[in-house]
Amino acid sequence: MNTPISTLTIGALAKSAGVGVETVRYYQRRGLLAANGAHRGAFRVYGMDEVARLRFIRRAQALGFSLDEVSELLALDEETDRERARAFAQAKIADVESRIRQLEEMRGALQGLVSCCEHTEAPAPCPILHALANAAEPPARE
Amino acid sequence: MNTPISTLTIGALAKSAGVGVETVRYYQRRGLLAANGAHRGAFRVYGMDEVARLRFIRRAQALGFSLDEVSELLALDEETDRERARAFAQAKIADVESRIRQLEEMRGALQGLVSCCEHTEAPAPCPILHALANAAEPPARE
DNA sequence: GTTGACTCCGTACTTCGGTACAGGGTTTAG
DNA sequence: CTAAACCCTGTACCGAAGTACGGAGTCAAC
Repeated sequence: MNTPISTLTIGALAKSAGVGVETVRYYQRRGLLAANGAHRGAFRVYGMDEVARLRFIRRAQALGFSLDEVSELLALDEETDRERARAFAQAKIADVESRIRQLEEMRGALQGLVSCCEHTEAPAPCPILHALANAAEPPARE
Repeated sequence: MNTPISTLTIGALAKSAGVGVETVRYYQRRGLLAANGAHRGAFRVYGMDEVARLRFIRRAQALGFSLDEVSELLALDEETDRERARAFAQAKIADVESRIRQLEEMRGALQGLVSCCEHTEAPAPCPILHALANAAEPPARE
């Protein structure tokens, strides 16, 4: 009766968020999760607060935040940092949108090559390879 | 009169495609560019064919192809590999589109959080941080 | 004939987010 | 009591696409 309900070993914690044990340890090394806390015998045990924190990390990652950014998000206070959290999210939206635009440019260029290829008669050199080999401009540096 | 026009040193070759010398050497190590060829004295020199090849590499990269994929593209023949080149480009389009969709999902989720934040009255805990801390489901594994 | 810019070769380091051991110790179910 | 399953610490490695650096050689101009 002195095993308080819901204290987990590292393996159970990891499973609760769908990650591997090594990932949890990695987050501890990075300071995203506390490395020392309650122990039961020789093993570290984790409570529901740490389950929540780990899930927070994974959700923020799924939204496109890097682990460094997740650190910053974790340091924000729900009560007093609303402005900052919103600015953070808006900056990430801008970031995601610029990546989308870049990919859309690639898609457009690729589609142009493919449709050109489809409209060229058979006994001609491949327009795709030809375009790659002989485009107008050298791609800008960077 | 025996310095044939347009044979370049590695530095000039690199500049002609807007990359660094180390990058050219890296492509040589990867087998994208030939490591041995004409020399003038102790230094390797490069011709227009190699300028074209280097630019081909950069352009294919800009379209989203990895260097491994660029190797495969370089191995294709303009005359006989039209089908393969087109299939390659179409596969890359699918790939780019799936990345776009993933980013659009992120953007949608972020926008939802931000607009929720904008519609909440001031003296309340931050809905963004709150959502990260208390979402419905743990994100699926993988 | 010397200075400065360039080249050669080899190796090591970078970022990012983990993953994979190795070589122990501990716990717990049967 | 023993064996499986789990945990601990520490270190090394992965892929991708380069970047950095050391130490030496060489080339071109003045």
